[in-house]
Amino acid sequence: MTSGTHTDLTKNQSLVFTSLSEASGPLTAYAILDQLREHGFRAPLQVYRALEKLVEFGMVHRLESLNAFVACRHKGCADHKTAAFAICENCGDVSEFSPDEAMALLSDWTRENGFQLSRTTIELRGQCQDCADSNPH
Amino acid sequence: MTSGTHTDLTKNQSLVFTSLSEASGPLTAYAILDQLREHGFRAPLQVYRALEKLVEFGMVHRLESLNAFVACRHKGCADHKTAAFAICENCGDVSEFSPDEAMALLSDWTRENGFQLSRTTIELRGQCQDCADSNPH
DNA sequence: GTTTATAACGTAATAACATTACATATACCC
DNA sequence: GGGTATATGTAATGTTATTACGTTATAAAC
Repeated sequence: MTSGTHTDLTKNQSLVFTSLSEASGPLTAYAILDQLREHGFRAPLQVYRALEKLVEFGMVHRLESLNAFVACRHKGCADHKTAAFAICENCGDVSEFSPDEAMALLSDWTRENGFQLSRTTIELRGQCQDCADSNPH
Repeated sequence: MTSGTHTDLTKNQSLVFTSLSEASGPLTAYAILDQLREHGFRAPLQVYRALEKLVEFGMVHRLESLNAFVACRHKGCADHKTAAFAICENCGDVSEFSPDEAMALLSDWTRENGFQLSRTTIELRGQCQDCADSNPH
C-alpha cells in the first residue's frame, strides 16, 4: 500500500459511503438510515458513527447549512483542509470546489489574529445556472 | 428618519435582540427561550419568529455550524451580504469579521459558473489566541 | 491459543433543534 | 366599520443528534 487510501472501510462505513456515492445530492443521516434498513440498519447511531469516520477520512463532507452529507467528488480533496460548496436552493444541486485563493486570504486573517484554524466551512446558497436560466427574475 | 435603522422592532423582537446583545456569546433558540420565560415567552416559535426577522434585518447572524445565533457586532455589517466568523472550540468565543477580499474571490467563482448567490456562510473553527496560548500543543 | 486492549457494533432512550397548523390579536388603510 | 397584512399565542409534531450501556469483532502481546 502506498498512501492514504481507505479501502479498509468497515461494513457499515461502506454501506453509508455507497449510499452517499450513489445519491444524486446530499442526504441527511435519517435518509441514509431509511435507505439502509434493508441492509439491517436500525438506529441513527449506526449512521452517525459511520459518517463521523468517513468525514474524518475526508471521503464525506458535512453541509452545515443543510444538516446533510455528501460524498466528496472533488479530485484530490483529501489533500485539502477545505472545500467549498455552492448549494442551489431550487433544485438542491450541490457543486463542490476548492477555494484555494479565498482560503489563503482567510488564513491571513487567522494568522494576524492568532487563531489556530482546525476546519473551515464555506457554503454559498443561491440558484445554479440551470435554475437561474429557467426561472428568470 | 434617514436609513435602514430598526428602532421599530416589535416587543418580541426587542426581547430576543436584547437577550442576544447582552450575551457574551452565541445562544441557541432554546437558550433564548429559557431566558425569556420570565418575560412571558412560552414556546420556541416565539423565538424563531423573532429571530427570522432579526436575521432578515441584518441585526442577528445565524451560526450554521453551531445552530446558534449572535447579535451582529460588526460595524457597518448591514451593508454586507456576508460576514465571517471565527469560533473558538475551547472557550466558545466568536469573532466576526468582514471577509471582503475572500468574498470577492468566491464571487469570481459564482460569476464563472453562473451561480446566482443569495447568501454565504463562512465559519472558521479552531482555537482563539487566548486559548492557544494557555493550551499549548 | 489465551489474554488484553481497542475499535466497531447493536439497541433503547432521550435530548436538542425546528416547523406545521390553527386560532386570536393588533394596526393600518379605505 | 370592513378589509388586509403583520404579529402573536399555543399545542402538537417533526427532524436532527447524542448519551448510556452492553456486546462482538479484531489484532497485537504474551
